[in-house]
Amino acid sequence: MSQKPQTSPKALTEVEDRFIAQWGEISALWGVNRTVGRIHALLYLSRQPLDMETITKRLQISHGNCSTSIRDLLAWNSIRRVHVPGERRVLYESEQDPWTWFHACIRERRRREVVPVVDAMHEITDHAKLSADAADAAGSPEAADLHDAFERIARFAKFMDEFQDLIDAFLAVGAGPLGKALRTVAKFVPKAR
Amino acid sequence: MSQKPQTSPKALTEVEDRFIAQWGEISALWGVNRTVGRIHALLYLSRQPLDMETITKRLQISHGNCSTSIRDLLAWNSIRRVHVPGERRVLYESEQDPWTWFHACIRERRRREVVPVVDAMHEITDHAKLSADAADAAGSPEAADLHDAFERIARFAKFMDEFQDLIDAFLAVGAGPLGKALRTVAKFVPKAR
DNA sequence: TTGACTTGTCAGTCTTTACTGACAATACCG
DNA sequence: CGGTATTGTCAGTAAAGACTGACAAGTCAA
Repeated sequence: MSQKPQTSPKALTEVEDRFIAQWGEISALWGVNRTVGRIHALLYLSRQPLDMETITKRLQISHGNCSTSIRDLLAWNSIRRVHVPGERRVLYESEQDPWTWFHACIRERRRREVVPVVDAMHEITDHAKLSADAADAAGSPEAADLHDAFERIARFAKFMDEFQDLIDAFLAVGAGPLGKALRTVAKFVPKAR
Repeated sequence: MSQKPQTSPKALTEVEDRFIAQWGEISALWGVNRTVGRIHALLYLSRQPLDMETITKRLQISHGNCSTSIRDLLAWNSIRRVHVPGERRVLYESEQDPWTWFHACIRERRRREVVPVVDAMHEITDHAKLSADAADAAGSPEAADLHDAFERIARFAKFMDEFQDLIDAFLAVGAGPLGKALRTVAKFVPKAR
């Protein structure tokens, strides 16, 4: 009387697919590879950690692609390795709280992208200042233009500094209770426009 | 006694180039075309509005590319058209306050990317709920899994709602005095880690 | 209007990025 | 250890995205 089990429950797969596809699009939009986002979505939805073979079959991707994408997700602290004793395969699971995940992403972006840019802007500002002063000393006709360029560059460097402060403040409140309280406050800020 | 004017002042060009290149990289990092960023940087640095020919020559790009990129910048409200009476050419100028520019960018991203995603997430959540309830009614074995998937999807949809609230709060304080005050506060928030 | 100049469009091409699959390296079992 | 299951790497290829340049469309002075 035993029946062949359904290989893929239709309704569940359909629901999951929609979410996975949507998350893939969001990721692509924000400069993250689409496949990376899809794997993350799959792991977020999964009740238990998954191994690579399951992921490649479910998302129809090569294992090479999967391996690389998982390395990315690990580097972004979006997923964790799970070792099961007596099991050769490595399993992966996702953080289950979206805000915790989001904070990890922001922290990583800060480290990789914001800090280097802030540093570069300071260097460029210093260089602009030196050039402008040198032109002054030499009585060069482009001295005025150089000072003007310095002003604008310095203004942008200041903006980047303040931007970093804003991110730092966001990371400081964290995904915990304080952060939660502030997000609740945000909901009641009167909207512009 | 008149001397041939220097076609390109060395020091000024060098200073500008560094800034333009850096801004191009930042843009690329955040999902904006590199050329679009470079044009924006050039206009930000310029003391007066520039026409397309000046831009194409300065940045060594085709006018087709320039035309398309300028359309993008206009759509992002990052630059403005300037019409000079008795002049056929159209000139372009950039907003000069970085925070005002940044707010405009965020407002545009919200409209284009955040709102559609929030809407999609609500749809997907509703669909997951319907599927789960239908499975219940039919006594389907996948009912439990469907309810679990619904939970996780709903959790992410809530996160997106709160994320949008956060952006709205940011836009509400604006680039004006209130925003400036809050950014000053941000500087003194004790850092995490 | 015409004609000269400027800007917009888009097919074709070039460049960059993503993906596959064969092979290498690693981990784990007995 | 040796054998095998699994994961990592990377050269080659496929797909996506950016850029050019020829042509079309628009604009303005006369």
